[in-house]
Amino acid sequence: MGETKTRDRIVEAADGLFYRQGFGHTSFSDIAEAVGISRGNFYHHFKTKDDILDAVIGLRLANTREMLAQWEAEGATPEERIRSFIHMMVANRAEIMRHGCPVGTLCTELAKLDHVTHNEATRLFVLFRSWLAGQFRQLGRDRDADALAMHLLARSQGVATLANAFRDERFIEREVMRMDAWLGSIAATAH
Amino acid sequence: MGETKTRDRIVEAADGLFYRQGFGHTSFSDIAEAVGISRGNFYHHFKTKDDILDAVIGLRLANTREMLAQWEAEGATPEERIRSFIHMMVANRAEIMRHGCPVGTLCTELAKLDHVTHNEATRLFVLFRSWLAGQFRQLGRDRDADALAMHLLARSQGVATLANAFRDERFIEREVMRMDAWLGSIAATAH
DNA sequence: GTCTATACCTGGATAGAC
DNA sequence: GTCTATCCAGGTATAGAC
Repeated sequence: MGETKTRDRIVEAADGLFYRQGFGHTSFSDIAEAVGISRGNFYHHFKTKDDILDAVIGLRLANTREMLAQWEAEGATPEERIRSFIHMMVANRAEIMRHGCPVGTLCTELAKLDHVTHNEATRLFVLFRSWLAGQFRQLGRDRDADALAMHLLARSQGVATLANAFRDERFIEREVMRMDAWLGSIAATAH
Repeated sequence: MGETKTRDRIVEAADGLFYRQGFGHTSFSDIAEAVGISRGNFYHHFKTKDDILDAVIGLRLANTREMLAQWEAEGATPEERIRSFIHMMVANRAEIMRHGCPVGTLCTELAKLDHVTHNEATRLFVLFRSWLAGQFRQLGRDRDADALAMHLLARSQGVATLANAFRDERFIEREVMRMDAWLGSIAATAH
């Protein structure tokens, strides 16, 4: 197997571990064990732990772009496309209850570490923010498209945080219904 | 100075450091340095790091109860009292932008560590949840008081998470206005 | 109650053989 | 490209003097 192959396996393993355990609490040993390689081999692919974090964020950015493109392709209307975002929380509810939102928890952790990569992680939020704002703009909300995007993003983050704390599935369902209703009212007043 | 005095100073210093740096990223050296004592002295007061975490959560629980009691005493109506909760985010916006919500970020971190104390930390949320539910009940929303409490709690958590990620003060203000309006509509339909 | 000294371990990182 | 062996820093925790 070529170099890229092992490198990718490291990044994917690190991605999952960073999500489930957090960045700071995941050691090289953890990743090495998950991939099935020795710790020493590691440094052939990455010079530092931060380099792995960079690669993980890069992977998540790419995956997110892909997901947004798919929503874009599948949804016939902006309302429908925004609904894809909202319903992602139902589809991922098991993981969210156990580990929170992958984007939110990473940003929160890196902010506390005063980590240089914090800005990189925030770009994940920016991706959703820009995409959502674009959809709201298509709904005719040019003036407050970005504010609406941030509002919906915040709602979803809050749901993830509390669902994680309380391990409450019905809470997620209730809040998603509330967001659906809210989106409906926004779309109804669209010009 | 007696034993209790130094102990209290340790807990208060740890409280601040856990908030600003996170629990996992705060070492005994950090706390010892902040308090101005030696690392060794530490173990006279606490056997393990987890014991300190317990004490910190205990302190936060006590402080939160006090704050809720004050809101209870100051607000003439349930609507006014709930508004105290909402406006807390404006009052603490500088800290929230830098370090997030002390309750939410701690719960998120402990959930990832699979920490036994996670349930203790969630009791902080329970405090707000129960109190808010009581206020909504007084507004005549007996049937969905708890759901409304969780909804508002989630909104505030989401705002804290995004404000922390984007360091955006105006976003906080906008969302607080939105919550104010939402509360107004709830109170207006009260029997 | 507080200190210094120290044991012990884990984690990140390097060197060099294969 | 992968391994083993190893270094070093920092973190938790203990022992024992004052």
